[in-house]
Amino acid sequence: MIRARTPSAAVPRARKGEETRAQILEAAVQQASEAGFESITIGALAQRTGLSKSGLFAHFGSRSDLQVAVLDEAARRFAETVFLPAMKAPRGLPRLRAIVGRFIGWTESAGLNGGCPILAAGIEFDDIAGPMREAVAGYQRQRGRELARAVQLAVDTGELAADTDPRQFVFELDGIALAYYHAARLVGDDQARNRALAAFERLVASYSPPLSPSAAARR
Amino acid sequence: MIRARTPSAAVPRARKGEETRAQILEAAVQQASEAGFESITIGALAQRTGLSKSGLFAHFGSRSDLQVAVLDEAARRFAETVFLPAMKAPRGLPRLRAIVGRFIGWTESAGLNGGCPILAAGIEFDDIAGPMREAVAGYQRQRGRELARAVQLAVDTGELAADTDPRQFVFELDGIALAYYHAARLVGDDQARNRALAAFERLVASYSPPLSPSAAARR
DNA sequence: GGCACAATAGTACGACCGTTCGTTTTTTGT
DNA sequence: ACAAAAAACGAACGGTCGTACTATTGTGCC
Repeated sequence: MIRARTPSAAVPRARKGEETRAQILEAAVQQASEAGFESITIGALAQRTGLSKSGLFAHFGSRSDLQVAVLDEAARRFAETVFLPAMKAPRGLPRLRAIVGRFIGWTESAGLNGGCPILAAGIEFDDIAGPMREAVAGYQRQRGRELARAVQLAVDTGELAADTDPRQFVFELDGIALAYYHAARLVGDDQARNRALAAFERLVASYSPPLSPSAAARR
Repeated sequence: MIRARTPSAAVPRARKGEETRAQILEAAVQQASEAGFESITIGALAQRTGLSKSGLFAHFGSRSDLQVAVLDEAARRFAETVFLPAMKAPRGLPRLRAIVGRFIGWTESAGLNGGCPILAAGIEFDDIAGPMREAVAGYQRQRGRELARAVQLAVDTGELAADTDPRQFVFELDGIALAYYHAARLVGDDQARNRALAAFERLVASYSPPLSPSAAARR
C-alpha cells in the first residue's frame, strides 16, 4: 500500500499508537523475561502500563498475537545486542569470541531483569503446537545457522581445524550458553560467567588445528 | 507416631487415598512435562483423572503444595531413572558414561511425553521467590554435587586428568544435556543424541590424563 | 477551527481459576 | 455387621481471564 507523504511532515514521528505499542512491548518483554510467556496477561499488563484492558487489547488482535509480538521483540533485541555489534569484529575467532562474550548474559545488557525470553518460550511451547512454537523454532534455527556461519569463517581463517563440523561446534557452544543461564540464574553460581568463558576456551582449544610452526609461534 | 499393625493384614496395601494421590501425581507430572507447572490446574487435572475438583484438591492443601509435590515426584523419577541404575556400573568413567547415557533423554525412559519437568520448573520459577524456586534450586544443587562426586571418582581412578576441576566438568556436562534437550525437543534435530554423545566423548578426551604407556595401550 | 479518524476508555459477558464448606459415599478396623 | 474414619462429591464464592461491543477522548491534517 503506497501512502503519499506530505513534505510538510518534518519529523514523521510514529503515530502515537506505535509509541504506546512499543511501551506495551517493553513491559511485556520484561514480564516474559521474569515469569514466562504464560504470565503475560492482558489485565496485569494494562495495570503495569497504566492503560485500560481494552485499550491495550486493541493494539493486538488477541493474546496469542501479543505473545508472538513479544517474542519478535525479544528476538530483535537479541540480534541487536549480540550479533550486530559482534559483526564489527574481524571474521574468524575474534568475531566468534565477540559473539560468545555478548551471548553470555545478554539479557542484562539488553536491560532485562529476568532470564532469556527466547529460551523461556522454547521450553514453554516445545510441546504446544501453534504459532508460538513455530516462531520460536524458527528463531532458534536461524540463530543456529548464523552461529554456524561464524564458526565456518573461523575454519576458513585456519583458526579452527579444517575437519571441524560447524554444527557440532554450535551444539556444544549452545550447551555452554545454556549451562551459563542455568547456573547463573537458577543455581545462583556467581562463578557462572568464568566457567562459561573457560568452557569456551576449552572448546576452542579442542577444535584447534594441529600445531604448525606459525601457529606455535603465535602462542 | 507408632501404629500397632494387626498381623491379619496380609498385604498392608496403601490406604486407598495414597493410591489415588499417586494417580493424580502421575497425571500432574505428565502435564508439567508437556506444558509446564503453570499449566497444572486443579480443574483440568480433575477432569484428566476423573475426580471432582474438590476431591482432588483435598489431597493437597493448595495448588502450590501440589506443584511442589509434582516437582518432588519428578525428582524422584529422575533419580530412579538416571542415578540409581548407573550406580551399578563400576566407579569411574564407566559409571559416568552410564549416567550420561541415561541422562540424555531420560524423560522418555521415565514414560514422560514431554520435556524435563525439573528444567521447566527451573526456568519458570527462577525469578519467582517462593517454595518452588527453593525446591528446584535444591534439587539442582544436589544433582550437581552427585555428578561432581562421580567425576571425582573418575579422577581418582586416573581416567581423568589429576588437575580436573570437577565443578567445571559438571558445568560443561550440564551444557551438553541442556543442549540435547534444546536441540531434540525444540529445534527438532534428530541427530541430537548423537551430537550429545559425541560432545561427551570430546569432553572426556579433553580432560584425559597425559598419555602414559598403559593408557596408550588401553586405546 | 473543525473534520476524519486513530486511540483509548468503559462496560459487560461467559469461562475458568483456586478455595471453602457441608453432604454423601466408600473404605477400614473390629 | 457396624461404627468410625477417610475419601470423594457438589455447589457456591469472589476473582481474573480473554474478548466483544459501544462510547469517549485525543491527534493529525486542511
